Amino acid sequence: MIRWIKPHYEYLEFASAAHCLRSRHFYAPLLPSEGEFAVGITISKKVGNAVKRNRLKRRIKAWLRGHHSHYPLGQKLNIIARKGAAELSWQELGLELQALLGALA
RNA sequence: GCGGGAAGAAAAGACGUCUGCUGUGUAAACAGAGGAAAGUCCGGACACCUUGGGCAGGAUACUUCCUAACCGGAAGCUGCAGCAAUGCAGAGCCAGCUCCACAGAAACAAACCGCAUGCUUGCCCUCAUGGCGGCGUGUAAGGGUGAAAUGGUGGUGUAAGAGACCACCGGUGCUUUUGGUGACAAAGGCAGCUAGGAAUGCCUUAUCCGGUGCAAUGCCAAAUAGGAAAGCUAUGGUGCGCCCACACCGCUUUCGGGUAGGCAGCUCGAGCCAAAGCGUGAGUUUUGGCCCAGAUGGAUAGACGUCCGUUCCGGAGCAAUCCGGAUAACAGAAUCCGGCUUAUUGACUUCCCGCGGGG
RNA sequence: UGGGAUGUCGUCUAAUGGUAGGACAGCGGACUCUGGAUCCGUAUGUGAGGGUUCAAAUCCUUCCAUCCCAG
Repeated sequence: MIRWIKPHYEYLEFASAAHCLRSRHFYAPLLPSEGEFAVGITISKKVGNAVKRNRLKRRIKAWLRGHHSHYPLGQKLNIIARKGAAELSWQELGLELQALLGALA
């Protein structure tokens, strides 16, 4: 199962992350974490207004729910959206996330 | 037909498969974003803080209503714009102060050039009642600046002039009658000729306003070091901006340490729907029915389909109809209400005005 | 969510309602063998709309953008 990262101090740990996954519209700092696959989502105001940010977050959550079994435990990452990510369609989003997380598999 | 103006409504629905979320409930099940949820521009409810008084400060501004209240709304009044429908604006510069750059004589107090006149022991000419100059007086017609110059036209009058006087017009103040709850309107009477602009300048008048905001506030649990340094300390500090009275005795800043949870507030409310009554209207009264998000790194969804219905576009057809496509924009509750403002798709509906044409 | 502040040349700043000024940077020229320094000249601005006023960067109002504070 995926554990969604919620508290603020846990997000601050990503500032010291050594590895970082990158793609065109996303980047994701990576930390080791025992026995779990934890994901946080960060979308700044530069990406779009509240409706666009909310929909992007729900789509990322839905995609991960369908694909998280492909990735091993022991990871903790924070998916950060960049400008233009809100304009992606569902298919484009899926392809890009697959490329982003391909290094984990 | 063209052009213009005003008002209104709506913000699609059902079903299926897979994967998921929140609340209520033992469970089955049921419910689950907007007209603007937005901007945070006003007004409240609610909660806490506050010893009393005064000052300061803030807001509003034609009238009458509506409303819990309002920088809100309704109906009117006046002025301005428009051929009209209609739209926009609204206390007071005769309480006082201030400002009006440049230009101009002068920006509200007067007189630079003028115009007229008196005196002259100055000068010229001297026949002089003349001319030039000087010192006064009267005047505001004329000048020419400026965004703005102190009623307009015509006459009487005068040394020259002037509302000094007269007629008409315009405007001001006071007042009478009538109509209206009122702003005001209509018709008179009297007075006196001037009153410039700016209160979204200070201000005046009237009315209203204590402060902080659900991260308010209360409770439970957990944790811990009431620690250290600096500054001010009774002529001090705290008690909301200031002052006085009064009360209390520490106060402020920085560093360091701990917590990173839960419950209540928290969704039944100036609530929504319908009918009837009252009112021109905003609204309001009565009766009946209904319960309609409550998250807390923040749910209310993601993907793929089907159906009918609506509307639009394109094509075919005499027509019924059929085929294909589209169904979007602005935008996401965070204590809750009432407004205002702003954003917005594709089509609508109703009414009004002007012009032109036809019957 | 609540509270608050600020918008002036490319940058940093001035300006009682009355011609938007200065510095640095830029461009052109002079000086130099060349560059720098220096001198001369030049272009460039009041966040947007509406209102008050003869006149608005300034006053009023509605938006827009940016920033700060509160767990």
